Amino acid sequence: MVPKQYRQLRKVLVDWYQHNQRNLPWRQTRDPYKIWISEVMLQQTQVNTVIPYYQRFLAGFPDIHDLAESGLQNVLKMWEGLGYYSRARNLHKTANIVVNDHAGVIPDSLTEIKKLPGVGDYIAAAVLSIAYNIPQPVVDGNVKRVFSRLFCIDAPVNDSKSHTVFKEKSHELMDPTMPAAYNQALMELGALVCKPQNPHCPDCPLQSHCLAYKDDKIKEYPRRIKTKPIPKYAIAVGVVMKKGKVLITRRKDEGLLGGLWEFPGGRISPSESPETTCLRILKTKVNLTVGAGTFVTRIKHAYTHFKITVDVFTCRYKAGRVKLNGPVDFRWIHLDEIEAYPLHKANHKFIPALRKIMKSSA
DNA sequence: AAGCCGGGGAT
DNA sequence: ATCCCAGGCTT
Repeated sequence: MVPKQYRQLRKVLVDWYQHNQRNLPWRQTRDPYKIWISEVMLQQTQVNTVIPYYQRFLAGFPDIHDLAESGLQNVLKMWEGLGYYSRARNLHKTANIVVNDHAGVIPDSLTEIKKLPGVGDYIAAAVLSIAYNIPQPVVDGNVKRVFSRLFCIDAPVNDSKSHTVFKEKSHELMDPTMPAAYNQALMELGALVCKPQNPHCPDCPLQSHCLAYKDDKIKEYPRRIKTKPIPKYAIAVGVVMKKGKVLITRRKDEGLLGGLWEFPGGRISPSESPETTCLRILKTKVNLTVGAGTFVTRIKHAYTHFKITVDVFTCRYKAGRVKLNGPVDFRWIHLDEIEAYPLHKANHKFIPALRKIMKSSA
């Protein structure tokens, strides 16, 4: 370790940031609440996707008390389409904890902030450094990639076993004098210059410090381990129609897409037709007997660990009272009312086709 | 340590 | 159509 070199590296990096940083909404504030919201949204999610969500979320919940007092369904509605919905559930839980146990102020100690649901190593360090200017190093995907190239680190960036390697390096390099600017500079460099593909090495302020660049090994870093191929499933969804209304159900709060609303559906078994699946699912999940389905559309959707194709059918209600087996709530609604409910992306993808069909058959 | 949890963008 | 990106929680 050569502290003097590190001091020079930090200075060059922060200088670069001050001249090249993007003008992003969450950089107009040091309010810990707003910084926290932005960092949770930015987790696994790209800047351009986050910007409109950030604006709407803060317009709807201007401070942490507004968020705490809101119902979870309103929070999910605001989060709709952003994915990883446990982030929204944890945001709501944490807001209540902060209001009840911390007088509405997000804690400025590492041990306290990390106790909050949804706050791990990264969010803790990001909020402490950016909002409170406390020297806690952040280690996100950008930082791992930058370090990987800067020091030719052979530990794969996408292997959980590697985390300690990057964590240690981040502590060594941390700038104790201007943590907020330094951390953001490091991540901004990863986003704008030291990009995953085609890094702009000629524009890099750290070029003279970069071991991978020096040895012409930029293409070899970061190292990563292979991920396994993901399975594909076929899903059938049934839109039950009864007196001009349709049936939607709510998923349980835990697990995939927890708390969100959807039209009932399920996996198509081998040797089963989509139409048959549709009837079976409606019988077992909501206890309804329906007429043969009319095909509406097929959409495709990709999750983290599998891909699906969804065949959508409209079915005329015949008999039965809704009894839930799986879902935790249901509503009979006019299709026009659907916007009031938080739906996941796969359902949103077929709603335009559904509207068209229902309008023409009405 | 491994698996679960969305969605969007680049190619 | 295929690959890439990626932090926190649970088990």
